[in-house]
Amino acid sequence: MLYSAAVQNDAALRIGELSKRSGVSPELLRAWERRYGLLRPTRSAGGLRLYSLDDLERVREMRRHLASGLAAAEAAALVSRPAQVAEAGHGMADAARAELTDALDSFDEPRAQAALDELLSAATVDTLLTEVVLPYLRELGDRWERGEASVAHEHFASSVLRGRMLGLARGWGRGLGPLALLACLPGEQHELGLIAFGLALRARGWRVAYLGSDTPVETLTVAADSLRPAAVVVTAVTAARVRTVEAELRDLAARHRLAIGGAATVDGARAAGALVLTGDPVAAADELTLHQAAGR
Amino acid sequence: MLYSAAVQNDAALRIGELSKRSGVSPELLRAWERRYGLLRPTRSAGGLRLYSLDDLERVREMRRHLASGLAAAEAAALVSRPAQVAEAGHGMADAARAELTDALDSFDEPRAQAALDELLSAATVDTLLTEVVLPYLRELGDRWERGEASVAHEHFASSVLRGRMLGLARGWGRGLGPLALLACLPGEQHELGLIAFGLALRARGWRVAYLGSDTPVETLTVAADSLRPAAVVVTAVTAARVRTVEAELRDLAARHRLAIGGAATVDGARAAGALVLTGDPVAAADELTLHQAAGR
Amino acid sequence: MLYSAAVQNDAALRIGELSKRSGVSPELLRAWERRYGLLRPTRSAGGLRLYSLDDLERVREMRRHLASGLAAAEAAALVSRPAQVAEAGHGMADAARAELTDALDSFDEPRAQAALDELLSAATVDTLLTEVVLPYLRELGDRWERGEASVAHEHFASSVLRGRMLGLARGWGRGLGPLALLACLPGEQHELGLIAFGLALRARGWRVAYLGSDTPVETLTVAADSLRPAAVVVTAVTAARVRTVEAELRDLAARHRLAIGGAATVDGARAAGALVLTGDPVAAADELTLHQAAGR
DNA sequence: ATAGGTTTTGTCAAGCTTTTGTACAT
DNA sequence: ATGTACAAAAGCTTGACAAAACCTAT
Repeated sequence: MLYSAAVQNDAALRIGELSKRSGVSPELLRAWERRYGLLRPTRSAGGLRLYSLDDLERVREMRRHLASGLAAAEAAALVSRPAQVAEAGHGMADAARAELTDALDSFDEPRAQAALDELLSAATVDTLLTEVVLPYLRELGDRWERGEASVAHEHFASSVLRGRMLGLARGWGRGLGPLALLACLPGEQHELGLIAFGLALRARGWRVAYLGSDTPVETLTVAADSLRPAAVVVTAVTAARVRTVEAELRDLAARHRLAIGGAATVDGARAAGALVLTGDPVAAADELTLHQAAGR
Repeated sequence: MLYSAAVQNDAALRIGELSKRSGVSPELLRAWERRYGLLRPTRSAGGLRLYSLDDLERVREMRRHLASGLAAAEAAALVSRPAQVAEAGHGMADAARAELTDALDSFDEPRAQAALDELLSAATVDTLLTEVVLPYLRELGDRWERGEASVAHEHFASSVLRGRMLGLARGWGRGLGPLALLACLPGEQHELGLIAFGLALRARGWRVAYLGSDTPVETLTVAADSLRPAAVVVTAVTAARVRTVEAELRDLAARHRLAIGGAATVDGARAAGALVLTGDPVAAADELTLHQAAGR
Repeated sequence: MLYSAAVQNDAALRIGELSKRSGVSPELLRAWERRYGLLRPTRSAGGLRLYSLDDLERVREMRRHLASGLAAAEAAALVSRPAQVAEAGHGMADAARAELTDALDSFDEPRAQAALDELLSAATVDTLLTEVVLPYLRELGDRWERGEASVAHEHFASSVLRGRMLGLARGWGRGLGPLALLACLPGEQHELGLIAFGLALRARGWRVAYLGSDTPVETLTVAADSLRPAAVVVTAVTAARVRTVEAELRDLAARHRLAIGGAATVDGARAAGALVLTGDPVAAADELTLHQAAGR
């Protein structure tokens, strides 16, 4: 009794026996091992394959999958599948970004929207921005520099993302939090980063008033004097844009708390009396929020 | 809106299927359309008529009237025309525009959004555009010329409206209708009219791909060659913008159906071999739709 | 759904097997993919198409549409594309509610989610709540009283909506606004209204800490002492629930600003020294926000 | 109702690659 | 036992075709 039980559990079948019991030829068993890693038999001293009863069960499962119409590679993949439950955590962002990239590359707006929908029902706006949208924009910029993406792609992607982000922005002027007045400096057309920044601020309890791209500083000043925001934030991609209006910005900074984001050089901004926000839009929003929480 | 936007919702029947289900021959269906405007099917990208289930119901009603002894013209006149869907009272538009103006003038985004929300729950997108948004924009322009509105107001209002309209634009690339590729010419920043135009096209069954402001003609050409739209529509506020790129536009017009909207002079556009769309965005959408239905 | 994710879970069929199971020839399957994007199979390392069981379902749906008389292009456009709520002509909110009702009644969670997705891109959270979710809940209650809706329907709808609303609630504890501490009184299980209230507060700039259903007052007090919220809000559907813990609530009200929502009688709440919030969750949020803005 | 042209859509073919069971030589 | 080879089966892409269904205009 003890004996037979031990044999049952540890049974070491040679390939001929496994073949007989499973009805699969030895050659094919070896091929499946080599090609798909379906089995991992131990070896006898002489090098013979020794299989367990588990292995027999795996072979039978393989046959069932084959009989149901799956091809060998897919059948084997299903057998060897350990317990691949939710990898939802990290792979999701990558998968989503890939899907978004693919959709936007083929000018497929509905698919891009669907990918964003899917994401939004499982993640915060912050996560959406840091994990998907901002990395996508960086990647798009890189590809554009390498000549792998056309200007048309960039325009199309910008439009879709801008529309979506402005959709998320709805109502960002409401509430009890401190007010941030946002604008791009004159000549500046890239507003996606600024909108992302606004969304990140909103997620941190701010109210947002948004003036958009290419805003004259005078315009900005008028709005600031009227709204009395807790912070005025402008972006500029190049330092030159900041220098051109440095004097005006200094005036503005004298009357309101001013911050500058984007790639503008630190020096130019400092000269204008502004707080410099470094890093991506979400990091910048954290920075400004800290500053606000501390400085009042 | 002239007829129900539910077309996009419903199964899209071709004329043969509608004929089978209604028992009316395709020829007669076309005749009723031509003579009495009984139906206004959307069109597929290739020009085929696409009917909704509402349309089927309308044809059946027509047959009942005929069976009861009415002449065709009278029967058709009795069939409930979708055009007659009652819009909310007329005073509502004025009141809404006043509310919107007031809210935007005081930089109050939430109130502006609320006004738009309210409108949208009682009116079609077309009505929103023709009765409220476009008049508001004209009025804002006038006030700006008279010095009664600041640039800040204009920027703020633009941002809010653009965000809202792009929200409504979501999914406008989806569906069965002909595809329109939209872009602003180089140097052109005012995209609100173009977005409104896109929304109006969408309500008429088109699919829309949108490239946004300040689009180089070369970019546009790349996108057009890739997407093969039924129409490429560009806008330019000044004739100068058109002249600058006239040669390139002529090239584009040789390969795709090109239309120009905005305030561009007729001459410049004609010289470029483009169809000229006059009037406001909604009228222009009607015009292009007619042209599309006829011109193939 | 992002296809790539689904493939991981499902058996991976090659085109021949999909063809056998669906009765559609491989050539046609490829043509449908190319022409209408009906399927989006992953690829094996060698380039073979790998389909999921979802894909099989889509092909079957396609065939059903074809059998019903639709042409291929239209059939494909309908597959897995739920009604486009946002395009409904008049009364967007009504159409959306109808779609939501229909989806939830047929236990079709994906369709319900899609309807909510669509809405959220064209309306604020406030509008979603006041125009769609809350009316839907009232309607469901009515139908339940009339015996037209089963307990199963109510459970299903509740869990879908709760999940979605909690999704929207993500991150609502972060930021700069005043903090509201939310809980249902002991014995109270209906938390949907309270979550809606929290969302409305969030849209008004509050931070929210949420304790959920059936919270002992003592627990609540401990949390309040630790968090020092600007307001503590509890809900109870019946006045009896309030009376039972009236003494404890009076203690709590002595140390924190306390508000009571739901159908609790005004008297009971007043006796407990609490602010009474009347009306639906959104109105209640307005009320509390006004109170907060005034009272500091 | 017909004529003359276009769009749609299922099917097929040519030329090449991948997959997979089996066979064979070492 | 191992490694290589091989051939049938199944797939892939591109391009094209023809019948059916639709279009406009007369």
